[in-house]
Order: sequence, then C-alpha cells, then structure tokens
Amino acid sequence: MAYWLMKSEPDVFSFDDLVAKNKRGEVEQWHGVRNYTARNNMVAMQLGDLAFFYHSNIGKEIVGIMKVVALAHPDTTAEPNENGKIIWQCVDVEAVRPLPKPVTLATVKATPELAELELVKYSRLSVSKVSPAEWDLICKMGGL
DNA sequence: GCCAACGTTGGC
DNA sequence: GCCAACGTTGGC
Repeated sequence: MAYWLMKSEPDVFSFDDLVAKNKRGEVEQWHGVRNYTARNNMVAMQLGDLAFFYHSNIGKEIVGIMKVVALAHPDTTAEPNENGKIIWQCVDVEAVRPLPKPVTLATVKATPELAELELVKYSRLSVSKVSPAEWDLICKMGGL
C-alpha cells in the first residue's frame, strides 16, 4: 500500500465537503488535475491506498485522511483531444478521518525530517507521494 | 531539439 | 499584488 497527498482549495472543495458528500452516499471523483506528473501519480494508486487532504491557499494545512476507492478512470470534466480521447484521469476517494490537530505547512517546513516531502520540494504538484516514514510522522504530529 | 515568451500554481 | 518555480507553446 502506498501513501499520497492531494491538494484542494477549501473554498472550492474542502475536507468537510468530502465528508458531507460521503454522508450522502457519494464518493468524490478527484477531477480537474491537468498536470502529467500528478496524473501519473493517480494512475499509480491502488485500491485502499491512503492520502492526506491538504488545503492549499486557505489554511495551508493537512486536515484529514482519505482512501482510494476506485482506480484511475477518465476525467469526464476534461475535453477530449483531437482523436476523441480523454487523456486526463481521476481516482475516486472517500474520507477516512480528520486529523485532530491539522498540520500546517509552516510546521512541515520547520520539521527537519520532512525536508524531503514532495509537498515542500515540488510545491506546485497537486498530487504527490508521501513515504511511509513521512506518513507516520505527520499522523503523529496530527494527533493520531 | 532548443529556447524565449507566456501562463499557472501557490506561498508570502 | 508580487514573485519563484515550473509547465506549455510556438518560432526557428
């Protein structure tokens, strides 16, 4: 099983929005990714993989954990290319639990063990990898 | 295939 | 609102 981190601007779609959606019996299709590296990460995801939910721009903190409930499939919000194919993909996700204490970007940056975290190293990447050690530490910092 | 120009993301 | 980082586009 692998670990990931996915970003969303909370005024567009927040962790609470995901929880509310799940309560209505719906899963979230992580649509809108238009970057090859981010897409490739989603294609590499397996069922049951876990991901942190990060609030970008507003909050700038890791607020919760979600899990992958469907493998990558075409993103129906994307325009087909000239061959009629949709090249962008998304996975479906479901909330697992919020972090009791959200971990802010400032805290991540102030933690030497997290210097290699892709969230910090590749700040523009919206879907990034997290190592098992980084995952455990962030969970601990988040009060789990 | 190189590179300049331009667009986007996201932190500050 | 600015800027750094980086991806994309298009001319050559």
